Amino acid sequence: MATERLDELEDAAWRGFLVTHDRIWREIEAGLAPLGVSMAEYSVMALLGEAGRKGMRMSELAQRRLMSSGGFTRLADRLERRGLIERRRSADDGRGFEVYLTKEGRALLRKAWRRQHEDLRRLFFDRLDDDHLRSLAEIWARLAPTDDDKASLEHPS
Amino acid sequence: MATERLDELEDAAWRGFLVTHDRIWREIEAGLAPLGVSMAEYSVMALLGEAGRKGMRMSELAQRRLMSSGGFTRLADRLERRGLIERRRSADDGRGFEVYLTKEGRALLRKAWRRQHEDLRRLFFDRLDDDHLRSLAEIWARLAPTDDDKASLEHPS
DNA sequence: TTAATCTGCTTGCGCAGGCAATTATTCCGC
DNA sequence: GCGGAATAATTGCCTGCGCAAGCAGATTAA
Repeated sequence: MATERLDELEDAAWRGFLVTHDRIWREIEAGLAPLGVSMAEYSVMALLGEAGRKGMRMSELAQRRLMSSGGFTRLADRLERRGLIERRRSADDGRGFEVYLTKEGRALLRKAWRRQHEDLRRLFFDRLDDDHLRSLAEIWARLAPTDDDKASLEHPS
Repeated sequence: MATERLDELEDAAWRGFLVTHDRIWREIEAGLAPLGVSMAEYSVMALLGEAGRKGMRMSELAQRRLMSSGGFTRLADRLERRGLIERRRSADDGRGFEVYLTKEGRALLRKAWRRQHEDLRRLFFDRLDDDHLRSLAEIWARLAPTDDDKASLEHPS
């Protein structure tokens, strides 16, 4: 039956997941704060950094960030107002935009990257060895949504 | 040097952590939504459920939830307006309140608990065996903040 | 006892992001 | 080609929460 109490091990695994995520997330955001970017903003810039010259579509960025398109529009507004990104009307689809990092954006991304990774080392990687990392990778893979899950989202029974 | 790129394993472990948390969190919130409670609200009610007759202080609930006191006041307002909790002026400290679940609150908590745990089984426990859970528990323990971390928060160098 | 300080909670304000409605463009069937 | 459905992005409105200021009530120092 699915409603029995969690046993001790389950509880430790689940609660730890929640509180550890919460804490590390906050610390990394706090580290980024002096640069004036949130995690959400940083990770958009990081995606754009990977995309390079090709840029990325607004809609794709929003999807990758798991944000609503409306919310993403405003996030992009903020970054654009600060001169960190640039929107260019897409040549082959007049409804859409391609988004690029500006020079300033790339410079800030590098700084934020450094800062983020110092914190990540300190909070995460320095405390785990490769076996732990392998366990985590395996666990995330197991927890990844299956096609069934996706199907049931689209056609709820 | 702390700024080198993440290797593949590190990347999988860290990125997986972020996306898995995000996804499972959203799914559980979606499961709770029909009952009209957010995760934050649910977990406050769960704390109150554990506290039982003794109730809990506003300030302690806020701390446990890692929320600002202002934010927590409003969360409590919402729950109180819906008749799920009750605030009683503390007898031995006239500034404070003790908070209790009402009958309705306990009833809703049971429903939410069931729902939450079904989802948790499906999304988390059914996909992991005890070895995985043990690995997770150990990893969370290693990542837990040390006294050093706390000290450096209070006396930043 | 009284003044100064501290603590627990609330309130005003601001921001980020979700949802639903809207606008502009593209795609599809004919 | 043309009209209707789909899609990209934006906007208005609302909610949840953090921060900082305010207000009791409690505690400490004189």
